[in-house]
Amino acid sequence: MVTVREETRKGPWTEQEDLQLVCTVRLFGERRWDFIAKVSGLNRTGKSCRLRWVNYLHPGLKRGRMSPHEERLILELHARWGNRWSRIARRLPGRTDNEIKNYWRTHMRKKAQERKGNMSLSSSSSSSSLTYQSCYPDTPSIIGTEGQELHGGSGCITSILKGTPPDMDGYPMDQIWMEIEAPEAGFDGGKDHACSSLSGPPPPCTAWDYYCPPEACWKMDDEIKMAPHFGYSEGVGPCF
DNA sequence: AATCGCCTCAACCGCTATACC
DNA sequence: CGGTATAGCGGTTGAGGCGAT
Repeated sequence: MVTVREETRKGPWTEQEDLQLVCTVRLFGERRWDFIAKVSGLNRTGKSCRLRWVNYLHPGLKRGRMSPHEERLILELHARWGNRWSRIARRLPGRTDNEIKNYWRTHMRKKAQERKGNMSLSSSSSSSSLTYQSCYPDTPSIIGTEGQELHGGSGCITSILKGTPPDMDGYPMDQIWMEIEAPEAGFDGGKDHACSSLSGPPPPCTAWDYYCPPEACWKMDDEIKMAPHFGYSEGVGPCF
């Protein structure tokens, strides 16, 4: 009878939602998104939470225009791997697959098409890679070196953020998991408790200002070994 | 000043891969 | 080994912003 069963929220995220999500992720780490969605008090799906985190709230995200270097890198990597956006993204610290995907769609494809139009002759095989490669004939073989080169690219928010590095991998949260497994055990509403401090005085800036993301986060790669550190270990952060 | 069209980007959807039981 | 749950990926869509007319 009571079946309150609120509908899952969709659409743009509010700042408050961001904060709730950030706090919850800080607590539990970047996994069990369904669970995070539940305990955060957000009426979102785990999938949605993950996406929001990965594409917008994740520490270390660069924002703003792609540098020429990144642009070339995208071209190069796309030529090599095709639409493997996530894979390409791993080569571009601070950039998300979604961002790269969008960027490609808007900028590069257009360029490629323009180029294609110009040189409508020749190249009957219309593999996209062929086309955009020709946009940057001078593209050096950068694959393999970008790991270092892109590090600390200008504009990385890491330069202005301070805080506790999030955990990406070995995350000793078992205990907390056990504690939290009892849903109503106090966290219901990360919004009301865990993040209570946020509802009072104005937050520092945006949700991600709570983070100090090591750029190492973005070195997770098939080939590049991830730095074997960063965990929540000490100090969970300003939310608590 | 108002309208239109284009561009950008955040977010959703569906599918696949992987992990876990 | 099979089934289920969870995470991740790539494609697509739609709202909002911005410049051109």
